[in-house]
Amino acid sequence: MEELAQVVVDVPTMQTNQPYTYAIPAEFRERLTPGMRVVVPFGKGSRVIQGFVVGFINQSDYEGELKAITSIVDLYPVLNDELLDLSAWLAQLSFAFRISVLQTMLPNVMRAKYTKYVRVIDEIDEDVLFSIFHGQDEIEFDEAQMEPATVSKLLDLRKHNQVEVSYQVGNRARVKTTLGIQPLLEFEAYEEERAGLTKTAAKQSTLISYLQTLKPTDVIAKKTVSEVTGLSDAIITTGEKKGWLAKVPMETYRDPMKDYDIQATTPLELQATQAEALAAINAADGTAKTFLLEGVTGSGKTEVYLQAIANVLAEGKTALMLVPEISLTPQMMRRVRGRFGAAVAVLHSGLSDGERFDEWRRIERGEARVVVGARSAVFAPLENIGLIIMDEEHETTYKQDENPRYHARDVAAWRSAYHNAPLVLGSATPSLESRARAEKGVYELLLMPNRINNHPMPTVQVVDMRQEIINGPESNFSTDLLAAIQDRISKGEQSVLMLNRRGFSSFVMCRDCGFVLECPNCDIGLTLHMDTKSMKCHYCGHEEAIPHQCPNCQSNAIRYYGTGTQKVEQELQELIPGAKIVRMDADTTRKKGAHDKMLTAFGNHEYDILLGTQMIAKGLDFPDVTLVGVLNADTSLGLPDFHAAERTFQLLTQVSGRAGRADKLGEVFVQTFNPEHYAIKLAQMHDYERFFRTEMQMRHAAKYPPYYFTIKIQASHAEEREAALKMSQVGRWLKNQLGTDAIMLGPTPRSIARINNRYYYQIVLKYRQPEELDAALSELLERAQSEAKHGLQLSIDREPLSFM
DNA sequence: AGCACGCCGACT
DNA sequence: GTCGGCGTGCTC
Repeated sequence: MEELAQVVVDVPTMQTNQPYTYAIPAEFRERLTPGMRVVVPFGKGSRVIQGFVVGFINQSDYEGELKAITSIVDLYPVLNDELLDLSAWLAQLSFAFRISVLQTMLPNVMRAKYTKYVRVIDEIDEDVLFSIFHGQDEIEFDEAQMEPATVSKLLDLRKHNQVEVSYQVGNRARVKTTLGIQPLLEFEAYEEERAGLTKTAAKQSTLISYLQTLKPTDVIAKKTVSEVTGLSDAIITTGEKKGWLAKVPMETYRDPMKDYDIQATTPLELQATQAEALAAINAADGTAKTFLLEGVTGSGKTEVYLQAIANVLAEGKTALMLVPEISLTPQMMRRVRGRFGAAVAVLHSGLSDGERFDEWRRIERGEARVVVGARSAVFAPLENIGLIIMDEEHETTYKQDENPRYHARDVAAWRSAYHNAPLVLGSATPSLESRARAEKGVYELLLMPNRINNHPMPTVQVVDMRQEIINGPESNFSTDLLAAIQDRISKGEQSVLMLNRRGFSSFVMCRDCGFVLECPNCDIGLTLHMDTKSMKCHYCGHEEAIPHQCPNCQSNAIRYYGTGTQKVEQELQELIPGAKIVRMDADTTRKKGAHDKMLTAFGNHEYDILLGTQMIAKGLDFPDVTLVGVLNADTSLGLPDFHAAERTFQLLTQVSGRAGRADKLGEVFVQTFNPEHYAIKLAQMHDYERFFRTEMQMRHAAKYPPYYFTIKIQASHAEEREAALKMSQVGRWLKNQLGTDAIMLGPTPRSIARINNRYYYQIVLKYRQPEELDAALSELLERAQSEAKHGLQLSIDREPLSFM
């Protein structure tokens, strides 16, 4: 009886979304284990592709002849049993292909790169040999790069068996090496060498002494040797020539924090509520219990996390700490690194592919035992996890909005159950789902209602912008806010101003005829970008010149409308001429490190005012900021989405937390056209509990989560008719599958119906029995497969965060 | 995804 | 008659 490998192949389609059985050549049998990547022949031409071994079986019921694995890519499995199991579960949960999930779990560089080659195997025309092959017998076959005529000539040659096409699976993962040196002689042998030196050869003697301190197996980086001994490269090279040492390549890690100045930190003393929370978490050690740590901004959640991590590390376990991308600031990383040193690995989007790969390897080898990272870090290959923390658990960035559409919270819960490790969800403004679960006793609620040292919460003023408009000229700044900013400048204190830009942008509109400049591909207004002096589409990247004349009525009264950070900065500069303003938005922070630089400069009082978008709302901590202004609280309130109130409340609460964290009292101004809205009023009163109850009633009445599950089904096609037609078919079919308590909304065209010349239609389902629906939805995806050939794309999004 | 098989229109 | 269009189905 022969063992066979089950391989998930790198072909992301519905029909290939299953393991294929391959024979294992005898020479691989000892080495191959599940979780390794392999190269296998697949399909008619037996082109080679990458696959993941997910298991072994003894017998296959496949009728045809089994092919054999071509080669093994990895020396050690890149995915352990846990992650393999997780991938199967997650693929099903998120309606994604298993291969997509497996790829998502690994650093980018481990994704296979395929190259196609054509090789001459018969006599061919000399002209062709020169013009296409440049005299070589094999060239890369890149159809996208080649002339169409060349491609068809090559296909023709292949048909006549004059050339053959082959495929190669490339591995982009590169291990970085530096030069190291290794001693080659024994202590006595070195003494003899020393005796043979002339009296003037002091440096060589130093080198010998150094080499004598090493063990024969030691490999020391050449750089280190130079630093320790003060010897130059020339001497080391002499040592090599004389046979004292060997230069060997040493594997090194690209350290994303190498430029950081890390100061060791020690545990801080805890307040009573912090100590209670920590005790509860520590007591849950070894059980898959979920906590909701609801602590106001400034209550010291991070310190609780760090001490809880220290506790599991002391038991020889590992810890995973998830934070939103935006909180992965250098300050935060310094704090964690300062506490746990080299045991910490960080994973975030700012890393280069190489750095990410190296951090991943440090985790995989067990060298890093604490992982801090954004969403995808939830797949970190840690063994023996003792604790999982998810900070700011309500953050929307934990949900991936492309395939596989998973929520990191679900993955964290799965891993918590697998490892019998507690999961701590932390937030000042928990998501309704989580808070509701705590209410039902599914999660244990830990409350930290007080700020450290009982700093009072800042006072929040709600400014009614409707009155402002009546009383004066249109402006982004109310009289009160402006006065407050000026007051701070005169006192040498700092202000943070936030422009809420969710679903909002500045666009060009004709004052005479109302014409709005739109993207030719996407049906949405183009956004004005002053830095490039152009109009850009936020969806497809289309760019064109700023119009000076209305294309519709030729009027010159075409100008921009709405508010961008640049425009606000300009206005503020005019209103307060001497103010030093630093603007932080997606444009100014695009460059690597720009973010950190600006914040550091602001922290050093180089500026009076920090003006920015949502990104400034999270986790920044400046002691001299005593004023926070939210310029337009409404833009997130007006979204056509049931999350609107929740998002607004979260944002206002979070940004309020930026004011007055030290001994100085903070003040917050919220400008709004909806001063009576409960999300704004309750944020003003720092009353999460009442917001939770109010919002729960709204959700209950409207049959939305957490009372109902939601699913968004989206279809897109280049032809609007096709997309609409298909979706109504889907709608009719689904109706028959749904139980009586399920509600179907749509199909409707998406609010931005056309993106990149594709038309989008969607159906939203609200339902209570997930089991029944899941089967129907899986079937739907399978049925949609045949339509995919006709240009129809269908996607299913469980618990979508946007319904737009 | 990529390849082969297969069944209908315009040509060496 | 056949060469080749791309619609359909399969890949261990």
